[in-house]
Amino acid sequence: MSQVTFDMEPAPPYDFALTAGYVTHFEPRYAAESFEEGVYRRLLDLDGLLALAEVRSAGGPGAPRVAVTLWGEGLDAAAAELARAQLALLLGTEDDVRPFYEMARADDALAPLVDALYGLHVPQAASVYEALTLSIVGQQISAQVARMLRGLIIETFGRRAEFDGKSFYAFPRPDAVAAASIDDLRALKLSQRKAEYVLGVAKRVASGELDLEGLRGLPAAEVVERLTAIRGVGPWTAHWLLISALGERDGFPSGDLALQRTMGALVGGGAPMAAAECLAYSEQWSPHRSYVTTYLFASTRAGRVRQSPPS
DNA sequence: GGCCAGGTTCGCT
DNA sequence: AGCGAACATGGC
Repeated sequence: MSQVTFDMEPAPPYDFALTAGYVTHFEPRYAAESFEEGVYRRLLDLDGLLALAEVRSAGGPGAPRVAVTLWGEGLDAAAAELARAQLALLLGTEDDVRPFYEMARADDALAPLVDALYGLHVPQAASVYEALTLSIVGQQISAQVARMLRGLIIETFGRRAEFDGKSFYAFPRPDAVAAASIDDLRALKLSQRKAEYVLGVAKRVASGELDLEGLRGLPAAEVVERLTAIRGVGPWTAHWLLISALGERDGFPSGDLALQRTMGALVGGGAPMAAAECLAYSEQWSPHRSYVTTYLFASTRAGRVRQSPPS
């Protein structure tokens, strides 16, 4: 067992606990990662090499810094660089929130959110495939059910490693899922439809027919067009991927029920706001709508905005 | 027990 | 093109 340590310097302002908490949905464990007692942990797949990353806050408010410890067999400099790159995405360290704050300060609805969530960055998935699979699984169902399903998929198809007697799972590679059958996925409580979607994506990515990473850098409209051509991917999923995996700053999943409720609570007088109305209202937040979305979701995940139930 | 959840597709008009 | 049903499951 070898050990590698290094520091990362996130773009200020950066609140490590808030951002790591958002990643794990403010639960101690969520999907492939955990955030307990100030330590963010995730089993990374570094080109086939498994390494447990442990990340802690190590700086002050003015000069944010995080300390990373990597545990694994045969870790070398190249593996450490891969880990650094993955963690930069997962913890949003290179994300610059300042342009968003400049706009939000002057907005009556957003200013309180920024106060409450100051330093929250927009984290990115380690891969587009991971974000897509988790998004498909999470379609239409409650957050609770989504959490269970995501955990089952990761623990069934992800590679496992033990550290200190505890099990950690890497997010499954496409070929591991592609080797499964529809029935295998149905056994994980996915519906027939979702099993088909998840398996279809895994097979196409594993075969090289579908190049999800190649979407990086394309114009948002083209990304949406290519993603929605995939069976099982509609506008909500495409926009969510823009925000959560592709670094787009102006994504807005107006079809999201939770977003519609939060918008209603925030600027709509209480009742849920219709998708079209959400979209129209959001125009004034362009081109920072990925941040708005993240801050809205964070406020509800962390229970900071009171919502009225759907009427 | 019925209805709804961080949607999407499919089959009807 | 637009609308309703089906989908699996846990919680209220």
